[in-house]
Amino acid sequence: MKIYNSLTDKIEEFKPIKENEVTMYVCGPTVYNYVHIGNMRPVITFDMVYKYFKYLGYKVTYASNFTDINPKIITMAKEMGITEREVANKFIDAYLKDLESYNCSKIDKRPTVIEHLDDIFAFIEKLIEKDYAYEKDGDVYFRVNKIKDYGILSNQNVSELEAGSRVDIDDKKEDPLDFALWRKTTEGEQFNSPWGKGIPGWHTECVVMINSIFGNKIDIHGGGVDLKFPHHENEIAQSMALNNNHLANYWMHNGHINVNGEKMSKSLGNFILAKDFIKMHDANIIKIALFKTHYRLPLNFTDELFNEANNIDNKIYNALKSAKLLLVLNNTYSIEKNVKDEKFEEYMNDDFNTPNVISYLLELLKELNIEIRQKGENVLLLYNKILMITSVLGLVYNLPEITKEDVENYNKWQEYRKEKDFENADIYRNKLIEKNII
RNA sequence: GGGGCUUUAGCCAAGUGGUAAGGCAUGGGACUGCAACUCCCUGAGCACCGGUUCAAAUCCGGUAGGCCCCUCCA
Repeated sequence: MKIYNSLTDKIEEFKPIKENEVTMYVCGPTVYNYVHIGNMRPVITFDMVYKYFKYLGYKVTYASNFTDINPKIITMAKEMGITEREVANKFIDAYLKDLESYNCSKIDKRPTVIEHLDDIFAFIEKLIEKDYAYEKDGDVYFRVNKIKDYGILSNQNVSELEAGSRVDIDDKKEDPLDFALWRKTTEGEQFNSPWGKGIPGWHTECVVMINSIFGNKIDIHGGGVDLKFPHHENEIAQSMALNNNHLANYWMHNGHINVNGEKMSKSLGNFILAKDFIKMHDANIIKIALFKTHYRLPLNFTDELFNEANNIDNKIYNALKSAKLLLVLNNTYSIEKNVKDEKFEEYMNDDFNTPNVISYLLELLKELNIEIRQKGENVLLLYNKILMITSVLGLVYNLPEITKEDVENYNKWQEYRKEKDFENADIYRNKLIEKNII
């Protein structure tokens, strides 16, 4: 199993901290609004990663947070005239609903900031104790210049960062690169801390949750490329300060979704909400469209892309449907779990090369379709292989149940066809079409 | 100003040293009672320039274009 590690910019052999176990964490949404389809790329990508590790037999623990305390939530609460908690809960619910409709809802832990406040206090106090952080006027900042390899993830060098910085100089900070661990607030929701009332800084939330849930180091930390700097860099800095490690052994970053060659984002206003997009395209089709491109590369959304994905999805469905019918007719239908496929693993082990997996899937489909025509012996095996691969990719195919009556209808259709009594043949064919059997 | 990614047929997209997977689209066939489904055939020499090599899309140098990060952002 090889993974591209953003920390080292190299493809590396995956070695878990504990044998046969994988711990992974992916940055979740700030729940101040509905998520857009760009936010779904890491969700879909890491859902596939999660499922593949499980397929390989690992015991996987996957956590993804909700940033439910944040200035944006405070602003939104004001705008909507409700409390911050109401805003957060509303959009947590909406997000969970989105995950459900994209068939990505099953992970192990979804921590919130609010339930980790005490951990955050303890964490920040330790940083202050060790002189990695300082309190100033009710704010607490992290001393970036104490971290010798700061910039390791994003390949930024500290002097260039300062030179090119567009950040307003904040005279509370000792250094413009220092970032807030705790921020005093005067408006909206506030929490009592050892340094007075305020809210925690974004960069400290994730690292604290990881430490609380998993201990001081995990196998895989994921998120979108845009989080590399400063968010992930700052998580690493804090972990270096307290635990002298880079928080995760493997950092994985997915590329962006573009529209007309431009990044889809809330600030550009060219986004499509996840909940709206799912009304236009089935979850399978969206996933196939994403998996046709490697997860690290940017992906341009076009009608043609979805047209192709739609074709592939139909192809898979049709082949599985025909195969199932044939198997039931032959009384050889059975679902086999734990099917393995070498080719599939070869591609997936190459840093989750899903474009090749999709190509391979199409090859298998062709094989299956030919086998079906020839009523060959490999139908069952191919059927189960395809079912296995699609399920690791998170694709869901609800195939029709085939009853005894359906089998009888099928046989009658065939008999009438043989006798060239097409009127009666069509009656039975229509029955089968109605039930989506053929 | 700094950092990263990227450029392969009309389009999408694999391939990282040995002579270009796959898909969509196009066109032509086959199967079928008609249809659906399905199958077969059909195309590029890899942005450009130079170098290394017996051999480069693949390595090195340069030029040009695109995207992203350095500010909340998946």
